[in-house]
Amino acid sequence: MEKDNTYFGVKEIARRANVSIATVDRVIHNRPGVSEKTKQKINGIIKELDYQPNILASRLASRKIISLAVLLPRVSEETDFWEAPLKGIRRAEAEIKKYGVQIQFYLFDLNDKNTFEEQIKAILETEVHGVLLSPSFIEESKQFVKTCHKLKIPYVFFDSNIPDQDNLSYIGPHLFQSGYVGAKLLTYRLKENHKVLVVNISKEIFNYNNLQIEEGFRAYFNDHNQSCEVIRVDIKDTDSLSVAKDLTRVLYEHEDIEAIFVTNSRVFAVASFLEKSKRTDISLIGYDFLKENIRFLNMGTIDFLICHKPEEQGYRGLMSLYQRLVLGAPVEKVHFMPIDIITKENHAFYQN
Amino acid sequence: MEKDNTYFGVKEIARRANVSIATVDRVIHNRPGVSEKTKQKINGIIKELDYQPNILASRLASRKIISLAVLLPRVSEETDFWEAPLKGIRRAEAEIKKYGVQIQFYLFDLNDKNTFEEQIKAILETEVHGVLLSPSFIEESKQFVKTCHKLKIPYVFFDSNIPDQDNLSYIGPHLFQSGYVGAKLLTYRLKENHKVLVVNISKEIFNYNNLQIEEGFRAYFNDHNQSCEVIRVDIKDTDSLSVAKDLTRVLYEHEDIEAIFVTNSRVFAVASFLEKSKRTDISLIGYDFLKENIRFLNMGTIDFLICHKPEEQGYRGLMSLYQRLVLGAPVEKVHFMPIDIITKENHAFYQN
DNA sequence: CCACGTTTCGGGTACGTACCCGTAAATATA
DNA sequence: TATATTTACGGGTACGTACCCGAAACGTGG
Repeated sequence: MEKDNTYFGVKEIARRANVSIATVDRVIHNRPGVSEKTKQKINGIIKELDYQPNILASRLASRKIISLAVLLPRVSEETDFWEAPLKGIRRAEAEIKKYGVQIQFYLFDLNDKNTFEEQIKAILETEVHGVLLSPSFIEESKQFVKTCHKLKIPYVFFDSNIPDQDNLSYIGPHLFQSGYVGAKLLTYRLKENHKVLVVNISKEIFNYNNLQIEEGFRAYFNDHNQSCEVIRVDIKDTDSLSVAKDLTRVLYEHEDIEAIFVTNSRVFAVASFLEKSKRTDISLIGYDFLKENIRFLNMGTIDFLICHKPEEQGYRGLMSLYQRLVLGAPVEKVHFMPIDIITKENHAFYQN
Repeated sequence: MEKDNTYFGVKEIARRANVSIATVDRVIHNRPGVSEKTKQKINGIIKELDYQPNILASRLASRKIISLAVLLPRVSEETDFWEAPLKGIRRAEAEIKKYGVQIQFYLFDLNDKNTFEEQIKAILETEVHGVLLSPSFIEESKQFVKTCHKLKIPYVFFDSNIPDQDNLSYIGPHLFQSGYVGAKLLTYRLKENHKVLVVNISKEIFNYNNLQIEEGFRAYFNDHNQSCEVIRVDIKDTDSLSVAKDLTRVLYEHEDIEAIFVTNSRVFAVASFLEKSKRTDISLIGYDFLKENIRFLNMGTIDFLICHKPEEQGYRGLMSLYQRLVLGAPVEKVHFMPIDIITKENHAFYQN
């Protein structure tokens, strides 16, 4: 069976315009050296034929490589969360490498703002065509993307967002709604009057992610005017000892707490505490598909995990740059990830 | 920036083997006309260099088109479930069309076995290189794939499986586990002693899917030795009147039923009944992201929907044939879909 | 009108692979 | 031994696009 030859390429365009292929090529790529008249003519024919370039041939013939920078937190001992986006990015890399795309990784330490700035400097010293970044440090990120914008380098945010930064796209969760889902799950089996605890474990005092989530969480109670009390506690030191200490105090002050909602992936620390202090009567919900979290999910200490497909975030983030830079295709400005609910029973089939 | 030329192609292989490109090509494609000795030599070099063919160039140069058949139920008035796989398949089609792949659709009526057999005959009359099918009618499907196997045409099952049929792959849910998850959700907020109802709405009396799901559902109660009673009812007529009639009877006989589990996407029929008869105290769980189901989810009549990414099933199903036939890459024998939990709060972000 | 620069364009080769066609050598047949 | 047939291989062109290089056409100032 033969390919259908209903396909019109540059050759056909050239024939119809009475010019050479080279001239058509110049028009397509907006290169100089074509009179206004013939340019008009050729563009007309292109539109008429709805010409779609053959990416295969295009990438094959092109000698250029496209160089992308990826800026994300290093996988730390504390949490293996960032393995997932990395994996997704590597998957995308493998897929598009043969199209002449090259990835450079720039890893920083979430506990050290300086490393973030260093990596930014390193990126700007090289010749990049696009950047994928997790804007963990807000002010520094803003500065950085402003520079990129001036240099006309497209950049994509993922995992968390900063609004109104002229980014090509944001790939990540709708944080508010995610907190909302958390509240629904938490209250699903509670009695009418209940007391719940929101735990925020994070070095950064002001954290856009956590705040957004908590807002959604509280909104649920408002919308369903449940007569309940939402306590909250900030734990700034992420080690398990500090967590245990702070929780002990809170649970002493409020002995009738029935459920705990942790606004990020550090729910395992809370689970560990509940386990040790034999408080398995308390419902527990938190975030992310970490090995430790799954362990406590299996044990029943954690009831639900919410997850936003971190691997796919990485994959899609890179792919959107590829789409823009290689295929020249338009890219969605915002791509919200699903708000996945993980239980003991379905985690085995979860696609992170 | 230039492409790195660390890439070894047929040219390099030919040079090292002291043969022409044509001969290397013959070896790669297992075409005759090469002595055993040179074949060995060339294969050695290929392995040594870990040669990866350039798909771009390969597809560009190839004149052949690859023709795939897709056999699935027609989208009916009763349920729009099959829109999703179709959409996924179309997405895959758009993606791989430019590589010279062509799709032919063969639609049958789920209520009419004859249409299934007709479509099978139609497929076998054409020249196909691969088949993607939902094996809704088990015996007929078995016959069909036996023929395909003889003709060395690879075939992929999706949505539901038939074990041990030499299929290239199965893409779909782990049904047992899916029922297990359903049970967990259903009992999550129930008291200790409870009575639940399993509803099986289906024209086919023997239905592999539903049975597998119910098995998983019951297994959960066994594993957690909950003191509960599981009633079950088969409803063979799928129209809403029959459903209402049968349910009325069952709920009259067992007036203390607290929760209902529907083993397929027809949960909206049950929801509609509960709504009309003002029995919104009963928890309800069912399957699939249908418009009707989402409506009742929003109203609160349905508590949870379980879903197995039908669109992605279609997409992946087609892509696995593409992987095998065009890229010559190995394909996973079984690819279980995630068991997604959908609520009123997260459905807006669900990716079907 | 000529010399020279600029604008505008076409020829042609390359990318890596597929595959047609032709041919020399090896083998079989008479 | 002469001829037919098969086997084993190489040359070369095509796929659709990118881009180098050179050349014709045009314009400008002297």
